[in-house]
Amino acid sequence: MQSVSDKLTESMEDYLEAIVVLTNKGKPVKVTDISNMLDVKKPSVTSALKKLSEANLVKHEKYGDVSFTEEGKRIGHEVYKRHRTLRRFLTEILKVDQGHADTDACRMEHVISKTSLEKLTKFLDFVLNCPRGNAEWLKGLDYYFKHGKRNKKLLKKCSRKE
Amino acid sequence: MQSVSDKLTESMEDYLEAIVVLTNKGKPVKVTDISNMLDVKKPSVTSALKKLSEANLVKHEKYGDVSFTEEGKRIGHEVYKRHRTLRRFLTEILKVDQGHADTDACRMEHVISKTSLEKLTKFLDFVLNCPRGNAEWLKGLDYYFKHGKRNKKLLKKCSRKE
DNA sequence: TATAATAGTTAGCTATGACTAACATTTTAA
DNA sequence: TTAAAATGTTAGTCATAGCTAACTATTATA
Repeated sequence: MQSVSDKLTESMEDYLEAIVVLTNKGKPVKVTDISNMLDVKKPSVTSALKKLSEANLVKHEKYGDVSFTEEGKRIGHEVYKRHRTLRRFLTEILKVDQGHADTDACRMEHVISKTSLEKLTKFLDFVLNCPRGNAEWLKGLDYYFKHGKRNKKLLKKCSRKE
Repeated sequence: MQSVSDKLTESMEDYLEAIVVLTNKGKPVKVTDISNMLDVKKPSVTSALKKLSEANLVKHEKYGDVSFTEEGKRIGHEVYKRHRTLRRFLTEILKVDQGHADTDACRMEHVISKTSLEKLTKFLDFVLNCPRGNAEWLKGLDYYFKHGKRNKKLLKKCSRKE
């Protein structure tokens, strides 16, 4: 099944994602808001909105507020979901700072395959929602990040099991 | 410290990386080889090589073979290293198939920050080179990937420890 | 309510990086 | 050794997506 979303450029995905985030704030979404969020000039926004309107992903009339069509909302949320998954991996597993995590997620969200993203999601489920066991393992990982070597105490515990 | 590499586009990085891989095969690198590897037409290669020559990253005379300058070699290997690290994470941790892993690594290698890549490298060190302990954890992860639920036997082992 | 400030648009420019068509060179083989 | 095949280049086109400058519309306020 082929949909509009398959043809979207990274740039267009960025615009949709920005509109999701701005919409979530509850106020009408303006060209200026998007311009600020994406750090591009206003004419770039106008031009992007024109394309997205033509693709039936957003509604935008001259000098008016910006809103989604159903399809646009769906795609926007999809992109944002990818962003959050990647950011979660970067911050909660790799302990990357918020700044880098957001920047990187923002760029990787456009290029990671569905396949890899599904695996990553499962990975996070496994590691972060584990009833028990993974907590211990995560501690070991954190120690390794902090000190550059393994925590011998944790290791002994592991080895005794075998 | 600012170097040429900081200004390279994704496209130029791709060309350098391709030249690394082709050079590793031991035969002279031709425009056609690069064209095939990157799946672009030959005029695109010629034009890219012109830019890379001007930036002093490759040596290429009309109708001649392609080779690196020292700087070009350094950057090319750096990009390729990023690729391998990402691919390793995708295949060995997430169990993504080779095809998707390579495609994704190829695209993510240009956008991941130094910071995140360093963390990812450490993460792989921790998980894959662990003298003991992580092997058990990886088994649990694999089980979860395969069956969509946790292996109770492994869980019990973990919980006993606490 | 007139006017200044803010917001948004249009037109036109730039760079990147692909492409095709046509041409030039090099290599292979008859 | 010369003609065909393979390889490589040049010139020119296209799409994306940013930008500035100049203009128009909206809004806020004096």
